Amino acid sequence: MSKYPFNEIEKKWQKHWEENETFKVKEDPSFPKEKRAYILDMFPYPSGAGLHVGHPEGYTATDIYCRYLRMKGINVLHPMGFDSFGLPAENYAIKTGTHPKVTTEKNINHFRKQIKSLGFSYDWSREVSTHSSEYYKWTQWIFLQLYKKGLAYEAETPINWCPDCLTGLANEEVKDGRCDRCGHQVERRNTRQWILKITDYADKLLEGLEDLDWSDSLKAMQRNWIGRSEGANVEFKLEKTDDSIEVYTTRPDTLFGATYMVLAPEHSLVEKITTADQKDAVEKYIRDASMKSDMERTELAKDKSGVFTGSYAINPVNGDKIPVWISDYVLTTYGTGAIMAVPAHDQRDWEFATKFKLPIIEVLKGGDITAEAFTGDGTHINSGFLDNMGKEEAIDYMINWLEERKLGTKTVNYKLRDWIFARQRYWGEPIPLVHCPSCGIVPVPEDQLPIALPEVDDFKPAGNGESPLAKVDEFVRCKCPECGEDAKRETITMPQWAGSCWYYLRYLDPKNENRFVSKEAEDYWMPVDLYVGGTEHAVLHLLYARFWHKILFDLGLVSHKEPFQRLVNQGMITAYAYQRKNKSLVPTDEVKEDDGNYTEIATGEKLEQVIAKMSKSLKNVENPDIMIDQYGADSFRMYEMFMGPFQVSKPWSTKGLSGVHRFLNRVWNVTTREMTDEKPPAELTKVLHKTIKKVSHDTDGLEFNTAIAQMMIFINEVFKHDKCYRELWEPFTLLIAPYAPHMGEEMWQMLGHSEIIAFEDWPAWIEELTLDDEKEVVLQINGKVRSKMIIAAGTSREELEKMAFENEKIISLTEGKNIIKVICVPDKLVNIVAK
RNA sequence: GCGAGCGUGGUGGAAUUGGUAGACACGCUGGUCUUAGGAACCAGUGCCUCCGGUGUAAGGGUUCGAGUCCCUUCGCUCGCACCA
Repeated sequence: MSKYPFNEIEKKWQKHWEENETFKVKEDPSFPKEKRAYILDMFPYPSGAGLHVGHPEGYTATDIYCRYLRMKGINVLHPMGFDSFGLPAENYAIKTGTHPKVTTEKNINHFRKQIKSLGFSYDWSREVSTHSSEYYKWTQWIFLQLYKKGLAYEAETPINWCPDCLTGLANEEVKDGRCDRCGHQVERRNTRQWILKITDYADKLLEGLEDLDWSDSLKAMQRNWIGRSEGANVEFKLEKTDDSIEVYTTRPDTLFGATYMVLAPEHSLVEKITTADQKDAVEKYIRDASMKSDMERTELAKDKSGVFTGSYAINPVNGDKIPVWISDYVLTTYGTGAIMAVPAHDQRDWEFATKFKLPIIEVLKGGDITAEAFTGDGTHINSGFLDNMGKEEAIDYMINWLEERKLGTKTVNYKLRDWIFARQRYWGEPIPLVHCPSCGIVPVPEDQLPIALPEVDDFKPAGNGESPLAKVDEFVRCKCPECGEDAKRETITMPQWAGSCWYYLRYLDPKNENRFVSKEAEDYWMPVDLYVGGTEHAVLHLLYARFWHKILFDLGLVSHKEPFQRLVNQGMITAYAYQRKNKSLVPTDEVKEDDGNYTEIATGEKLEQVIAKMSKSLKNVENPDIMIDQYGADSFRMYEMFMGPFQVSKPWSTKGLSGVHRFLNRVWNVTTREMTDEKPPAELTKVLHKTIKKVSHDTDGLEFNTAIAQMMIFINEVFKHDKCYRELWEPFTLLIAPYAPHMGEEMWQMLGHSEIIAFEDWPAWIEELTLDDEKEVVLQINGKVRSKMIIAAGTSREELEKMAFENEKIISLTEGKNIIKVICVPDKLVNIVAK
């Protein structure tokens, strides 16, 4: 068999597409709204490591889908660009002295070349990079709009600080108390920040999710992150002073069970209310707490700690005197930083009360409060006017009661915090503001944008919480745009997420020098019809971008409330790893495989094959370049789609890749056969029409794996014949073209066409031709298959039943039995219920 | 702990509304061709004691019929995590 010359073919067509700008797209008004589609990939951060196999997975899926849509007559916008600000390039600069711009652009060129080698149909004329000043001019411009709307503020607050990246982090960037980027333990640190008021948009971000075509799990993650809860703020007067403590609770109905209060150690009233004899203990506790990292606080979660302040508060519903404690299980950042403790009905309070021997009063029946807190619904007891009410009723009643007496108010709280929008680093967009001694903070006039990053030699962060820009005198020194006096430029830069908050809008009109995007282009394409990317951005990028978009919408700058109408997460590509008995993993190159058994070379220990994330340390990272070189881009693309369902994570197997490669070789092999215009055999025509139907349906639904399986079935059938029937081969070539575009073009040309295949019409199937004339019907007795028979399709129920009882096997097995019931499903089965 | 999802051959995975479990592919076995094959082609391949039985994590339920629906349990993955 001839090996197909993928290398030659792929180069040829990539060159053709590039030279002819085949996939350049215009805002052609002759396409009505429903014949336009904006298909977007999450653009990559151009790391020095280059593309890994995960990138092409999403990109291939969208490419297939775009090519399919074009063949269906849709005007498709499919751009690509680079998220090119970020710490790795800057860290590299600190180490080597190479300017991040140099490394970044070198990496971009490498990425672009790699992406192009896969034959994707991007409109490269729209490429954007977030680090270019033409781009970040508009990032800064949008920031100014936010600032002017009062959505950005400066603050000196304790934030998550990564001691390795030497910068502050947003809450979203901290995972398990560690920096999401480098894995270092995060510290608390007071630093000057710029912060965006994302909390102002909490409700809009929540409501907006409703109508989006996103997975439930992703929506759940966002809802979870926003963390809206309804409850009440309640005021507790202190016994001895005029001060009062305000608490937030979602269970005002349990107020009669509140037996003590707890303040966060950082609460502003702590100092004031601490009595003389408790002073030493309280101060020591606060000191200890402040020295603990967030991580340590969480790790000690099970073991509650705390100190009594010496003061008492008055429970507003029954006048009881209750002690006020401090404990780090109460967070200063949530609610009011203080709680009323109801140990009978809150597990944390229960643990605390048990440890410190505080009273536990049951106010809802239904649990055993001597064993644990009862948080379910039940009937109120010991609760005065709430007695005999259920949970919901009592909550409403209590809120009314409190509001009437001005003791509390219905309140909504969010877990979502404002967005720390600041990096104390060099390689990011400078924030376009000026600090003037007399005018305060003054925005840079829009006509002075962009505020360009100055050239520097020293990229090292000051480490004192200011960015390296603070050391650049000619950058910092400026005149106040308002009064003209000496002023200082803001030196904090924007976080990496800034550029990706709006890149999908810049693609629409990337060269526009007067506006971030023209009204016409925005109106022509938005919203994004399909956005594909990894789950790792579920709350970060996707929440931030939605936030910015909603602001732009409120400013009348974009036409839709939500940017990404439909969003699909690709599954992660994992890899096999090898595990010892003690669950530790062995790098792939230290493992010997023998007939499905795996042993560790060094020790001879038997290993179990497991699935793990690809990682450098396990040496199981796959390099797409090598695969493409060896098998071709078409094989590589197709294998990534064939591995399994698009949205599900699945392990990479190079053996599987060779299977797909074998398939493409077989396809090629058919083209080398005698081409004929003869009528093909009926059974082949049938397979073709079934294939068109299945491939159309599955491509439409992003079910690429089953579409490919069907094409394999088709080829397996065709392979049994000696000839290549044009009548079959033309439609099949059209079907495979989105999947293996280079081969598709080449085969189309071989069929004698002078136009390229990319914009040909997608083939249609004839329903009648997909139907089988004969069906195999199963004969069951009591649900068990006993026999089968071939019948003409569409045979009636009566006929079917009659035929079943003529079947020898059925006759012998039903002999002497009572036939209770017969179920006939035409073209499928006959089930006889007999006793 | 809370939220979401998933458990199907040796492996990746297929299975419209509940209707023949295991499509397609890898691997394996046998064969053809070949100087050779880690190429290609053809055939076979869930398991068992192979007549027949059995089988979709385990147990139970609904149904004529359950991988699919319901309940319980176990296991795995992801996200959040003292959020009051």
